[in-house]
Amino acid sequence: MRIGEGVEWAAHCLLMLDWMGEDRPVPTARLAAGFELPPPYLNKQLQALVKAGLVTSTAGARGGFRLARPLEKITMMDVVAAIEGPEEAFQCTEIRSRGVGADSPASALRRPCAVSTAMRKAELAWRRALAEQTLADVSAAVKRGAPEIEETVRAWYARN
Amino acid sequence: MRIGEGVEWAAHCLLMLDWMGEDRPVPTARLAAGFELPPPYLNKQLQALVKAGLVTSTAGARGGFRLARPLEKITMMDVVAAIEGPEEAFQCTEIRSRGVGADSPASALRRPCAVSTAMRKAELAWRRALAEQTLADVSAAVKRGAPEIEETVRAWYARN
DNA sequence: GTTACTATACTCGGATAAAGACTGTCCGAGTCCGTACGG
DNA sequence: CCGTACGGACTCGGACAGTCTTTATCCGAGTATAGTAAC
Repeated sequence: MRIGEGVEWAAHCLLMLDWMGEDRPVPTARLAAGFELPPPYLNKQLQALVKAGLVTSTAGARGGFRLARPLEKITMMDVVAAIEGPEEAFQCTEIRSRGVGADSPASALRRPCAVSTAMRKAELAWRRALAEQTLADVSAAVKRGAPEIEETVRAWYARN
Repeated sequence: MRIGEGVEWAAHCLLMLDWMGEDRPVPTARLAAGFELPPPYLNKQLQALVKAGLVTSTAGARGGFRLARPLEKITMMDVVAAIEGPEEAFQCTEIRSRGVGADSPASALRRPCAVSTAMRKAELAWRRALAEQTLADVSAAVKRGAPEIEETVRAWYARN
């Protein structure tokens, strides 16, 4: 049970796109430089964000990526779902119906698996907690500790 | 982000151990037969439960596994932690400190990463939901839909 | 009849391969910009 | 001077390897048991 690092990359990149405040689309190489990440692989993650509709891509010269909507309308759940996929982390394989379970009445097997239900309940709490936090909240938390973050970002990108 | 099927196996096996109600330890092969699972691999998972202190193992003839404590005192969190390990699912790699972050004041980097904090908050909700559910609760939920489960299990194992 | 010993068979435990997923990389299709040319 | 067509370069998008975790399997060390023999 491990969450891929792509989630971390995506969240930071989305914040960065907002802080940069550029009118032009930002190409992969530029974003990757900001975190010293391998550009081709970051591009792969950004494609997932495009498919999920979190960013829009522009092809051709002066192309790149742009936020599809303001940070207030992007939740952490959106980011995780975009990178990790929409399927549940716990997947019930119905082992209860094999072996001993073959002797159980069909009515019992028709009810959902209690173990699966318990796991899903916890996963729902996780998803809810993620959905309650927008990237705007995260951005605000960063600015609370480092109010000059936007200025720092823009100054860095002006030089690089 | 996928939870290994070992968690499902472990939860069902712990319930089964309780329902069987045998005085003698139950060997791997017997448990595996009840779910039609590969015995050697199930044994591996059971070893993890031993290390976590959820079951006790007895070597030698007539050996096997036994519940270390009643279901009331085993939470779903215990099961997940025993199989998947105690480390957090989301691990912050601090990419914020690379590239642009190198220009940030040290005081800003001393504060915890806001993205990491958001992810941890959700994961905490997940762990809390798991810890609130004991295996006794799960067992009760099963018996609500199939009150005869213990009898069915014992009858099956008497024949096999 | 009781007790101690020995051999046996059974069990767990960790070390050993195979498969799948994640991480990382590359090159081609498509698009936009800048330029040159013609009107 | 303005509009248009063309060349070029840049960007995204998907197809292609490497590495690590997870899944699956096996065999050896250790132990309780059952039988045996001695007392």
